[in-house]
Amino acid sequence: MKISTKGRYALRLMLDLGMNHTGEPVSLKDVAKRQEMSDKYLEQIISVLNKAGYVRSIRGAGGGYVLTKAPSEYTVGMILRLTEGDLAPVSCVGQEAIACERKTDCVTARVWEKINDAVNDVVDHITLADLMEWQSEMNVQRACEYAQL
Amino acid sequence: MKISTKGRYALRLMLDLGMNHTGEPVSLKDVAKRQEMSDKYLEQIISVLNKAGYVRSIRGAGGGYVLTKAPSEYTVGMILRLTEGDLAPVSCVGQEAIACERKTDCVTARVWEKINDAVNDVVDHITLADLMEWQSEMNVQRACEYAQL
DNA sequence: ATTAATTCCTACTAAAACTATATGAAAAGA
DNA sequence: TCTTTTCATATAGTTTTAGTAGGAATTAAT
Repeated sequence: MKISTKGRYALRLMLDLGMNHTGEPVSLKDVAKRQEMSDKYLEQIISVLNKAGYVRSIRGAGGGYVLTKAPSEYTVGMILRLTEGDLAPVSCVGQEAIACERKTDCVTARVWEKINDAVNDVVDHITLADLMEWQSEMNVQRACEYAQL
Repeated sequence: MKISTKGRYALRLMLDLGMNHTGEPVSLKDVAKRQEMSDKYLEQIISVLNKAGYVRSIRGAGGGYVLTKAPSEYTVGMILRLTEGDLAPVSCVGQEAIACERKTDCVTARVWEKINDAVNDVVDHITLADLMEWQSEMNVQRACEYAQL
């Protein structure tokens, strides 16, 4: 019942792009350094986000990536579903559901449906803008703590 | 983000024990046949439930298993957490949380916390008695459909 | 007593998923 | 031309999943 590094890194990657947006493209190398993640692995992950149009890439020296939309237009659910696939707890429910012949008689399926709905409800109501705001608040708080030393 | 067969089978196993409760112990062979699951694999799964005191075993010919409590006293969460482990979407949140040095600054952790809460809220408010009731209703419905042929 | 049916216990294994590394081509700025 | 970056694909080590296998211990029935 775990979300893999792919989805977790994708979220932190998008958050990093949002927080470090200056007009200039942000290189994966910098993201990897800040976030302590493998840059080569990040390449694979952002490739998916790029193909989906969530980011725009600028090649060559001084290149990198930028978000294509306003942070408020990305939900956490969009990002996770793209990188993780369906967030359903079993393969017979959700958007990418695989048919199961037992399905019509299976009462445990109702449990999985409810879990699926609950998870999606959470991730579809948090946007990248929310994460950025939380991050900013936290940065301010950290700065205050530091100043009071 | 999937629940494994271990947790899914455990739930169907407990449901089967509940539905086929007659006073006589229910053998795993019968459960396996009804539920179309490997009986050898079921042995491993019920071993966990047995050690936790969720079922009582009767050894020898004519033996099997019986539930130790009323179905309403088992939540789906109890059964899943026992067999799956913590249902948290990442290892740094939940009851079995592993420490993460980044945790205090990590805003994505808030997302994982919310998912964790949402999932637990669902599974902790569904009991085995609920599943049994749903199953009974469904059985009646199936019988009606059959009779109308 | 013997046999058959059951739980109990441990070890093993094939396949899949996860978590990256590695290599190098293509593009673009300096 | 050289360096920095993205882009594409192949490879690989580790862990997890989903069982299988074999046999010991217990009990009921014959």
